[in-house]
Amino acid sequence: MLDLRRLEILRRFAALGTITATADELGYSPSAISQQLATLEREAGIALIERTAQRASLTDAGRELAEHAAHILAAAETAHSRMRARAGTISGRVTISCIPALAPALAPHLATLQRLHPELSVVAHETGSTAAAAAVLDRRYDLAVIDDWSEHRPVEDAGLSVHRLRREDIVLALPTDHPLAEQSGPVTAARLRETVHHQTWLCAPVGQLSRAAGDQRLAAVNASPVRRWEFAGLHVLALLVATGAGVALLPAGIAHGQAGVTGVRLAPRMQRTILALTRPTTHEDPAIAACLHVIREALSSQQSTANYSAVKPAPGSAAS
Amino acid sequence: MLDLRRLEILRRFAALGTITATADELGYSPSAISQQLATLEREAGIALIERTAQRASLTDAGRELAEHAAHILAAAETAHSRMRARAGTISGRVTISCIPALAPALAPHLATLQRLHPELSVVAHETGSTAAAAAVLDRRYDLAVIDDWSEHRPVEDAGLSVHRLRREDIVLALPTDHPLAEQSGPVTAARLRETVHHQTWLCAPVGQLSRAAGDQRLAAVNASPVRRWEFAGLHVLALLVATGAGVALLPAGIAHGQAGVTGVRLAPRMQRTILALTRPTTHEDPAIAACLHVIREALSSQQSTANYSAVKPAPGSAAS
DNA sequence: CCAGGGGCTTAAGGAAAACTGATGCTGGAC
DNA sequence: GTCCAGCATCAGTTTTCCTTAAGCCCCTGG
Repeated sequence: MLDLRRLEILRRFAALGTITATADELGYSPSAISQQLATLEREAGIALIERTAQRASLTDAGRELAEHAAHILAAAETAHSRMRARAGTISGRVTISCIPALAPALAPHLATLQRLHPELSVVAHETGSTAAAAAVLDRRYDLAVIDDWSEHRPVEDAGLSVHRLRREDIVLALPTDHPLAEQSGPVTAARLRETVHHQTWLCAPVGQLSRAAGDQRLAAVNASPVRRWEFAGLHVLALLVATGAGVALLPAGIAHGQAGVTGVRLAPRMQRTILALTRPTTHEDPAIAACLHVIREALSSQQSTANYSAVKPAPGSAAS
Repeated sequence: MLDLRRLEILRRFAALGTITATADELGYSPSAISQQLATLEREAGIALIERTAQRASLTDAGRELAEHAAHILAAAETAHSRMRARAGTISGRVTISCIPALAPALAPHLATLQRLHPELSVVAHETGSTAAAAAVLDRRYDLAVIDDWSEHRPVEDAGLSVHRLRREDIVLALPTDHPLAEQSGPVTAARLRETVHHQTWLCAPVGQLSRAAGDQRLAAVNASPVRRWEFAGLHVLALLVATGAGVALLPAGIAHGQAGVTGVRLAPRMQRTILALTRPTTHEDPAIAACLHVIREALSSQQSTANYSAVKPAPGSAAS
């Protein structure tokens, strides 16, 4: 009979490609992984791994078994979740991935949850949105909070449950004392093009979703920045705007939370969506449901500032 | 993580109802089963078993987990079969259930198969048709050869693969020297009714499929036996017919194989179907496929005598 | 050409898990 | 009241699993 633990090991190995990496990720020695995979091959009765002294790689049979393993493990996870749902206890370990920009907002609420349920252990990492979906599917995280800057509705990731948490306006972030911030009305295409020609354009590095969305908007209005600075981290960009280094497209909540920055709504409107991803198999797990609930609460408590769209806020209104 | 072995134990326990019986069937001590179930409860985080000192019974959660276990184990079995199919080796243990009447015909062929493949171990038991389906579903057998006496097509058993092996005529078995055996033409309703009134009616005990089918036929022609003897085993019935103890409805092959017995076709025709049952999840297992193939061959090599429908065979023709 | 290192396996020993047999408990049957 | 079936628990042994250590292979860099 095939063993679930070994199938899990096979899956990780299939994803990572080397025994050493698998061992690291699962917290075992490479020797243990090697032995377990060898045992699995004996159980399966067929070679699963091509063993060149250099690198171990999956055979066709191994690849197929890894796919079967996904189904088997999913069925087992469903059963386990159902049992946990019946028990109703919020306990165990929940691994969460969060985009860096939201981690500070979430951390205290998750800490509170953990304090309420001593049996619960929440492990949160910061990961970018692009890698998070695969990581959840791969069971490396139970829950991922990501953002989606695309205009259209977020695509349902194959095999993942998508929970919409909130939708945030993207604003043009300007220094508060900047003359453009004084003008009334939203930032039209012409105004954005003009701004880009006179100001340093601050944006995230290539590969970030916010960068792609910003580039797309600039291309749409036929604007190309004369000077462009790249920085990682939306909060850092907001800080740079405040110091007068330039202007940037930022989520309203972030622009607004930074003293010295004024966010001006765009026309046409631009938004990002904050999503949570879970595996459908863990839906019923009360621990994960509790985490998701807390995250939803945490994000909606910021709702008042998030969808901020006043053209000229009073300077102190962010604190309200 | 839930353990497959423990889930299997849970399933067996769910089917059998007592820890002792489960232990017997799986070849462990009751203590081991008790401990494994306790461990499973710890893993599941919820009570699965109601423990009265008297008898252990499943809780609702236990029942549900047992159902999930069926799915998980089926997925695992599918994967295992696929691996075995890839390996292509005919090996391992295959458990077969067979109705008693066919066991002699099958045994030598299965023995030959086993001789050809020393790694293969075939374990065959004799079981009635009614219990076999459940036993296959329950993974107590991998393959079951059963007969179906109902007039209509055999119903697809939920979750089982049905393989039609052959269809046999049912004949009225008479002593060869009996005056009725001399008459030409099939046994019509009137003739059957008359026969039943003058002869001792030999049939299987209540509960057997052949008994139900025979009773149904008698009811259809409005006949009720004046004297009825019940014996288990179709071959025994044939032998009794030969000794002049009475008449019986028997498969043509069995009636025909018994010296001193003449089988006369019925009108309307009456038939039984020989079927094999497997789990769909083990379809691709070459060992099981090989067994099924051998069984099919074994039964079709008797085909010439099976569908025997001559009204008055020459006495020696059965030996040809 | 040889040293170094990454990746994997094998061997040996110790830790953890699992099974057995014995013992004790409970509640119904005789 | 005694017996018995069924189950849990405990102690001890066997099996499984993991780690450390050593070795092999092949590539790379000096």
